[in-house]
Amino acid sequence: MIDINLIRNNKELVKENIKKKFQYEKLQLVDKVEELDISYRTLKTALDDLRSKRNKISNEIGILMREGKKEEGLSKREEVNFINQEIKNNEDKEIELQNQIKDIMMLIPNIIDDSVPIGKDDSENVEIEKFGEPFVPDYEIPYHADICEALNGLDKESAGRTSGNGFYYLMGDVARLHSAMLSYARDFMINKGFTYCIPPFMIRSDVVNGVMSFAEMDAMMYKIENEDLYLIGTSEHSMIGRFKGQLIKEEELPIALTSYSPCFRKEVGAHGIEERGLYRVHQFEKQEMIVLCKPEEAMDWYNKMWSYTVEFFRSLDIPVRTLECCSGDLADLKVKSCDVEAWSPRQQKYFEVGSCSTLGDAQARRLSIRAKGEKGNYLVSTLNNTVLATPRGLIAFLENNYQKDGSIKIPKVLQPYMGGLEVIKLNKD
RNA sequence: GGAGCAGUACUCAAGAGGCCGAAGAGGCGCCCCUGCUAAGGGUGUAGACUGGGAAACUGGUGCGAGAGUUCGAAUCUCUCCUGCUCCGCCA
Repeated sequence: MIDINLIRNNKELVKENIKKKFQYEKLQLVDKVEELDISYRTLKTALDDLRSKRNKISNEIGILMREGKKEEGLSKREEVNFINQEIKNNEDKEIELQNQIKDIMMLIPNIIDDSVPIGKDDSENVEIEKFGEPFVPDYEIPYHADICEALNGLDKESAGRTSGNGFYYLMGDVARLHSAMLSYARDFMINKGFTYCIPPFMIRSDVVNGVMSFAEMDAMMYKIENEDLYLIGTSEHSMIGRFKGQLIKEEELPIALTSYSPCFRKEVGAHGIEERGLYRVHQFEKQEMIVLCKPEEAMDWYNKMWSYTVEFFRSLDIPVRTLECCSGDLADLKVKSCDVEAWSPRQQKYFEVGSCSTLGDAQARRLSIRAKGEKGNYLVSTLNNTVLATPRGLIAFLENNYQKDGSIKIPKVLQPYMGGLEVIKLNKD
């Protein structure tokens, strides 16, 4: 959500930005919202005048009453009643205009950073940098679900019976590996100076509405029956929601938090749920990082944040690359975003394991998250990034640490979290 | 889940239908006094969101949220949320 002043003062910039995102159908919204804004302000001024008059006369009535001039006071009531009627007749219009403006403003995309490559859709995203050699061993890497099953580490069949498609039981060393990776990710971020946080896994509808549109909510969020509660799709929801409507002391910035949570997603439509694997599931777990900072520090943080994820995966011997979202693929709230993708030696391509975004002040404007500065209050910048989402991270790990004999090598950094285990061996009966 | 109490600006806090955008204090600015240490006194200032205006300034909204009563609500009524205390239940 951009500042409406930008439309008042620099409409062309807003339109140019929309063109860069190939959302030509939204160009007319800019003119429309400009018109609505003028109508709204005109009406507001008129209504405010009436309100002012009402307040003044009501006050006079008060004085008259106190002085005991009852008659005079009573006669003034009529006048106020008339004004009140007038206000009432237009109040709905005022609210409606306000809502219309807000609805349109929600649709107008955030101004993207100059550095964002121009492109229509995800096919035009740009690889920025590779980290580590995308290695293809001279032996076959099995499908990740097969690797897990060979290690007696996965039971999707039972999960299907208890919970349906898109759920899973992780078992034994594979389950332990999953937890170990998350614990390691947590400590990794703590060592980077982030504060560890376990947020609520359910949030109220007003918080949900603050962080996503109704359509998005419907496609993603599980609702608890008979409660005003939703299961979070990512801890970003509860982490950013935490600051909704808050005025933060400037000296508390930057706020850098790393949160753990399970994540629940309906995954309606889109790509659907995979039959066999763990790539797209209804339930996963994630170590996340979020930052709230001064606007001028946002780009520094952005670069730091994605590089932490790269460093994390590299420490587990997983080759990764960063892929920058082009203008057309960038969500409307975002200023700049990149995916961190892990190498799949089986498919011999990279696949998404995380996503780093700076939203500028758009999210803060929507949720009213401000800082109290010396020169006045301002909206903070918000950023978020995945440290590790797993089982997806687990897939990357298994494929890249798979050895010819079917065993899984555990890198040094992870061994303490695996009780010193150096390799997960195939247990053949 | 039940009972009682509460929610006022960055913080604490007064206010109990009109004179309340809301005393007072902390805070912040300036000045003074004092020297044995995070002290005292004076004085000024601000306070959230938003409309108009080049500005000076001037309107509106806003006292947990929403609705209502009233000419007029921080103040009265209803619903909800949150916190505290007690009871119940339970990892």
